[in-house]
Order: sequence, then C-alpha cells, then structure tokens
Amino acid sequence: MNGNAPTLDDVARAAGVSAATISRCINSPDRVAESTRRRVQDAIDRLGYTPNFGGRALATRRTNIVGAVIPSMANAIFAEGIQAFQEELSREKVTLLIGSSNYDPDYEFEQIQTLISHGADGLLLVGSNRPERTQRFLDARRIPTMNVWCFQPDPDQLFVGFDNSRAGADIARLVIEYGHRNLAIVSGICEGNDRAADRLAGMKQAIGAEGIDLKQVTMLQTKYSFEHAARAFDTIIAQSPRPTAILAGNDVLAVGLIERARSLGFSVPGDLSVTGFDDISVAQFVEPGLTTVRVPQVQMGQRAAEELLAEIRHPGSGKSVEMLTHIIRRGSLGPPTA
Amino acid sequence: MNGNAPTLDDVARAAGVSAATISRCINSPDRVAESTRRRVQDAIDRLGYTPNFGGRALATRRTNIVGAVIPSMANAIFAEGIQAFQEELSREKVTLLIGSSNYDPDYEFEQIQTLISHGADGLLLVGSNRPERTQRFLDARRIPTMNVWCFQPDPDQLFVGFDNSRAGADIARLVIEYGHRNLAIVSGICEGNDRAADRLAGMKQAIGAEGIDLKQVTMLQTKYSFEHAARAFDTIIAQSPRPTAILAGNDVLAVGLIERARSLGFSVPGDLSVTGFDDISVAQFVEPGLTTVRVPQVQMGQRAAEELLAEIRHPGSGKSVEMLTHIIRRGSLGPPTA
DNA sequence: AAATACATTGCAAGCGCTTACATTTTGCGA
DNA sequence: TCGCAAAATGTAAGCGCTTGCAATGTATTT
Repeated sequence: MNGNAPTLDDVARAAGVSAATISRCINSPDRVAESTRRRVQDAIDRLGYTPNFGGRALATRRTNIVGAVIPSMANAIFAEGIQAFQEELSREKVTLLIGSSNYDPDYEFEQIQTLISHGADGLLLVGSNRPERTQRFLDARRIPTMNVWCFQPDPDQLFVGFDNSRAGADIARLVIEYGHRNLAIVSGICEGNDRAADRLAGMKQAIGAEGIDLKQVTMLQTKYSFEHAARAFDTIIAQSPRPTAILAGNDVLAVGLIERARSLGFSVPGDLSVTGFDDISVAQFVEPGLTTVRVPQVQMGQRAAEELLAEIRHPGSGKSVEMLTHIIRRGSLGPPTA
Repeated sequence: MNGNAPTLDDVARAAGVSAATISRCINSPDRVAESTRRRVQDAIDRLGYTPNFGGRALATRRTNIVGAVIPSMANAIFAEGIQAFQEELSREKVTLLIGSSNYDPDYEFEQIQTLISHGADGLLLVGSNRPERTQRFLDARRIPTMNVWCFQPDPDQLFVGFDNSRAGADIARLVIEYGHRNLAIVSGICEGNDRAADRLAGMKQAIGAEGIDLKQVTMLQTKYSFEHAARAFDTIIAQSPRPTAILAGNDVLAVGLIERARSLGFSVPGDLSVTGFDDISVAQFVEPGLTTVRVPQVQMGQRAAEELLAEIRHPGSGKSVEMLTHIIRRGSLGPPTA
C-alpha cells in the first residue's frame, strides 16, 4: 500500500463529480451518463488511479480473490492446469492467489488459512482427502471449495477431476496385455495423497484381476523427483526375477526411471518397459517417448474455474464434473523380451 | 469473504472488553495484561476469529502481500526461482501473488495494475526494460520493485540477477573453442525481452570478436516452445553451408532443436551441436544432456526476496546483487565433424 | 403548461480494523 | 493512608470504497 496512491476522492475532485459517481463509473458504467463517464475516465487515467483493494473488499464483502493450494510448483505437473484456471478467472476479473503445500497436509492447512485470512472468496484444492481438522475449518467457514485431480460422487463436495483408480487400472491392464507378467510399481507416497493412493489401488486391482500374484510385484513409494526415481530403479533392478515392466505413479518418476535405466546401459523398452502417468510435456521429449495416461489438465483447470465461480456467486449452483483420461502410446512400453 | 465470519466486535463482546484491546492482543500482546490476554485468546479460539484482511489493510495501509509477474508459468524456467522466492517470503509471513504476462508488455502492465490494486506492498518483475508507461506508473506510485534475471548497475533500480550478455558471450566462446565456425543462433523474441536481447547481443559480440563474419551466422527469433524450435530447426538445416552448431537462447528452444534434429535422423552432437541457456531440469534428461548456462535460480529467488523485503520495510535499504552464471557441460556440444 | 416518469448524480452511512489520545486502574514509595 | 507514575483499557476518528436513498435534471405525455 502506498502513501501517494490517488483515492476515489482525488479522482472525484479532479473530475468535478462526487465519489459515488466515480465508483459507479467503475462498477456499473451504464448508470452514468456518457459524457461524465468520459470525463471521469480521463481523470482516472491522468491520475493513474487504481481502486484500493482493502476499501473495496470492506465495502462489498467480496475480494474477488480465489486461492489455490497445489502440492508443488517445482515440477510441471500442475503448471498447465493452474495456468488454464487462472486464465479463466482473470476473464472474470478474479485474481488467483497461489500457495504450495509441498505434499504436506499440515502445510496445506497453513496455506489454506493464509488464503482465507487474505479474504479468498473460494478455494481450489488438489485431491480430496484431507485431515479432519482442515475439513472442519473449511466447513465452519463455509468457503466454496473446488477439489481437482480426483473425482468422488460426494454430493457435499465439488469436484472437477477424474478417477485415478480407474486410470491406474487401465494402464496396468495395457502393460499386461503387452505380455508382461513380471511387474514393479513405483508410486508416489500415498500417505496424505489420495491421487497416488488411488492410482496404486487401481493398478493393484487390475493386476490381481489378471491373475498375477500381487506378492510378486515389487512396490515402492517415493518422492516425486528424478533422483528418488533413480534410487527406486536401483532397488528394482536388483530383484530376481527382474521385472520386465515398471509402472510409475507419475511422469516425473517415469522419466527418472528411464534415465537411470539408460545410464546404466539398459534399453527401454528393450530390456524393460516403463509407463508414466499425467502426460507432462517432458513425456514426449524423453527418449523413448513415454507411454502414459493423459490427464485433461487444461480442461480441468478451465472447468474448475467455471464451476467454482458459479458456486461462489450462487451457492449451490456449482456442479461436479468427471473427466476422462486416456492412454497415450509412445515408445517406452513394448513387449517383454524372452 | 464470508457472512458468518466473526468480527473484532464479536470477540470484544464475547471477552467483555473493547475492540481496541482485542486488536492489541493480536498486534502487540505485551501491551495487554496477561489475564485479559488469556480471556481474549479464549474468545478468539472459541469463535474461530480471523482478522478481516480488508479492514486491516485499510487501517494499516499495509497488506503484507508482494506481487510477482513472471513471463510464463507454462514452462519450468521460472518455477524454481519463484518457489524459492515464495519460501523466503512466507518465512516472513508475507504472501505472494503471482501473475503471468505471457511475454507481453501490455499484459504485464495489466498484471502489475491488478497486483497493485490488490495492495501489493512490493513487486518482483522479470527483466528490466519495460515500456515508458509501465515505468512511469511504477515510479509515480513509488512501489518498491525488484528486477530479476538481469543486472544493470542502475542506482535507481533494484536488481538481483546476472549479466545475460556476458553469459551469452561465454557460451558462444565455448562453442567456437570447440572448433565450430559455422554457426546458427535461435533466440527468443527480443522485442520487449531484454534477457533474450542481451543474450543474443553477447553471443554476437563474442562471435564477431573471434573473427567470424556475423553475416554468415543464421539468426532466428522465435517463441519459447518446442514446436517453434522445431520449425526454426527446419529453416536452419536447409542453409548452405549447413551450420555445425546451434546456439539456443534458452533450454526450451534447445531441447526442441535437439528433438527435431534427432527425429529427422541427425545425430547430436555428431552431425550438429546444440547449446542451451538456463539449465532447467529437462536439460539433464534430454538425450544427449544439454550443454547450457546454469542460472542460479534458487539463490536469485531467495536473495530477491530478502532485498525486496528490506526495501519495503526500510526504503533505500535494499541492495542490488549480481550473481554469476557458469556453463554446465553435458553431451550436446562436441567438436564439428569434417 | 403541468404532470409524470426516468435517467443522473449527490449524500451519508457503514464495512472491520488500527491507533492517537483520554481515561481508569494498579502498584508503590513516602 | 495518600499521591503519583506507569500500566491497562476505552473512545473515537478515520482508512477508501460501495450503495440505498434522496435530490436534481430532462424528456415525454396529457
């Protein structure tokens, strides 16, 4: 905030009208005569006036801010979706406040509180299962909240997302179709991360259904980073019998696995197939291209914005939307070699 | 904002004291008697009170928000730096509002206005040369502003960045040292982007200084995307004599070039070397690894936060800092083949 | 020409909070 | 016990904006 910022009154004086008129010029221009509007606009431009946010928030009891808490800004997974979300919001003159939780529920709660105390009219959150305490806070404040990246037919909550479990099952089934029986899974850490947990559950379910003994499947959970993936690879490759395919819980892990494999001299998919999840942009630029589950990030972001805004403006009017994923086939998945 | 949110008065009534006392409990607890403080804290907890941001902003003329406008959220270039910036801020209980300009000066100006009107106490901007109009606005408002990703010894402005021109020269020199005489440059679009322009200028200067005729160097400017880079590659590869090395203005372009090269059957660096700029995380995962200029993103973000906060709290006390870049050698640059 | 409707504009009361200043309470020395 | 400084608390005036209501001006109808 700033000492020399011009206020409504300054503009009013400059334009020779009352403050109310200026306010109306800005908020409902059609209630003001064309000629005055021009004069006012002129004064606004000349003074470089911008409405003071605090004053406006106080008077309207609306901030036109929505908050988003994403698990991480450091990788590309959420970038596109958030970008789309933001674009949709700014079309409606709503500002986005972004926080990141680093996949930590406590930190997520903290971020949520910050956002709320900054007056966020609504919230975008990733995933759905959060601690009791967080949910209680949200409920008590009756903050319109949109959950993305997951989907549950829960009438009390707003979702725009997809079924991680089903998508996980789909990709697992595809791998098995290719003839792999000897599998490993490298998942994200499931605790506090329902998307990771659901993906894993879906994969396990599909694998079991295909008659493969889950006890024979090496399963690891690790952080979403190239290095962690590399370490996971080292563990997996030491198994005997050695898996012929690794299902990764997301693309960052998958790329990490592929890189490590190749730098150790394994060929992908010759010696070993790898699949990903999310279809972030690296997925098509890694060598070989990553066979992965495409998540409709952009659509998800847009739609989430629409429905959240609807819910904010007319509580009860936001709708939940289930989106579909599909598998993108690139080179990283092939048949197993004998 | 929320109809049922308790206000200071509610708390005051519940605790049987005046609103002023509650305010003091929150902002300067030591000016309140221990016993009342406990009673008040109790009421606050019971009611789940959180100060209203608008009211507070209005009264203190401080928001504890800083804004950042980055050119793009869609690629990874700014992600790490911004993350570091944000972490540093939140340590000080300051919230970050992020906007993106899509490399468009007009849109940047718009975002800046939004940020300011939301009460940002200070601003983080990428690069330094912005339109007259933008600069005037900033100056008029006396908004503490930090410029990153560039460095100019301008006493009137705050910088935490590095010399793009020098770094550009460094990498060009390295390429020439490898024996390349036949060069091409694929730069970002320089108009309105001083970083891109400086990098290009540095490269040209170094190339000229090594006695290579700049007229023989194919130079293209294009948007930062894999596809645009691919198209640029097609142009370059049609040149005769064919360049043996391409200097890219950033890593996204470089990766795009490499991918296109390989998919057309060229070997990198066998047939053609490629260098990047920025060292985003894909750079080490593309095949071959990208020889590029490492930019100290994280440090830059941290330091920018520190100095900007200093400037906000005590105008005049923020310092400009020049950081150093260095070249990371990976596989994409090799000697030319005869 | 008077009456009516409607479009413009101004007036003034808050919105929830902080803070300078005024007032009350408390603690302590004489 | 009284007086007085210091500590604790209360009072009230804004901070910049929106908005219901009132007042004015203008055009249309009778």
